Amino acid sequence: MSAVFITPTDLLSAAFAALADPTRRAILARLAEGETSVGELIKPFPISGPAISRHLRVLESAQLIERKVDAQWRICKLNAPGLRAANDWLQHYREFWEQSLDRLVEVLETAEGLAPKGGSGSSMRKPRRPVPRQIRKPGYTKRKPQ
Amino acid sequence: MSAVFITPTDLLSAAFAALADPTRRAILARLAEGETSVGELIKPFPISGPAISRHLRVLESAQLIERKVDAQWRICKLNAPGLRAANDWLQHYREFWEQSLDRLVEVLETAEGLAPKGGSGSSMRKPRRPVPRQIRKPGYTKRKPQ
DNA sequence: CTTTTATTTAACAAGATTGTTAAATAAAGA
DNA sequence: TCTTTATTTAACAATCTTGTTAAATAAAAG
Repeated sequence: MSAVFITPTDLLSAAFAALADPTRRAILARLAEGETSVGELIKPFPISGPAISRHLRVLESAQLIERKVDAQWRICKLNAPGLRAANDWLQHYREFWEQSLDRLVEVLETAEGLAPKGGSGSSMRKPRRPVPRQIRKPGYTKRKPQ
Repeated sequence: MSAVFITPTDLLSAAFAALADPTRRAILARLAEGETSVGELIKPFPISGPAISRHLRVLESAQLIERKVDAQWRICKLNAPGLRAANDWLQHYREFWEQSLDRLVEVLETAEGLAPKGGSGSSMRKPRRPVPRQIRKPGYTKRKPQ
């Protein structure tokens, strides 16, 4: 069986997705203080063991943490690649939020492509089959006039 | 009715979640070249208008873009706060992925808390009610020996 | 006023995410 | 060997995400 390789773009998606959860961010903050066991990591949280176990798996797939075995303990520690991928992507925009748009266009020309219609799109979600529609009952208004 | 304020932590979660989608990252890359209409933004993508419309709403809630009205066009432009929030959070870990753990612990003491069991937990997902379980049919093995 | 152009909302549906409890696995200890 | 400790996997279920099509809204153009 061949190893599963995550493309840079997918790593990026996985990293950002992993970072989108406050519990996982808190786990990373804890791990930044030093490696520790799952049992130690779970202590601050009001969730079950299996829930933490899955959070750790998400962090591991995003290459944000690594795990090693020590007797019956699984020791978790930070692993840079995921964090680094996320940060590197954001760095392209740094000049923007720092109010200077000077070199940004130039920088972007070397950044992630625009995922064109015919592109390889390896990281794009695959299309979905169409479904038949029901008519909507008329007489609703949500959109407010300009 | 009071305005809806997004807490810093929720903005962070929203920003990372928004960035986790490659289509949305591509939209941001396009917008970094300059503000433009929805119709222009959709061109590179093989998805429907409503789909883009929702991506834009996600980006807007995460404060990654702003929208203004120009006749029948909605013009989108980058908006720093979301990107900045995401980047600022990651910066706390910068020293880690740069191989030096020196000041990291110190930095973390002022960073996002560990979401303790009794904490306010405003950004934590609310607990779920327990459900009755079915017995599992015995005789499976997935976990490999150490 | 009717038609065209631009974009959003409504109504689904498929799939992903995340949490729970019960049970299984693995190693250590009595 | 039997029991305890640590952690994961299996089996659900609720909710979130994202995409589709049909229809509605808004402004401009004929």
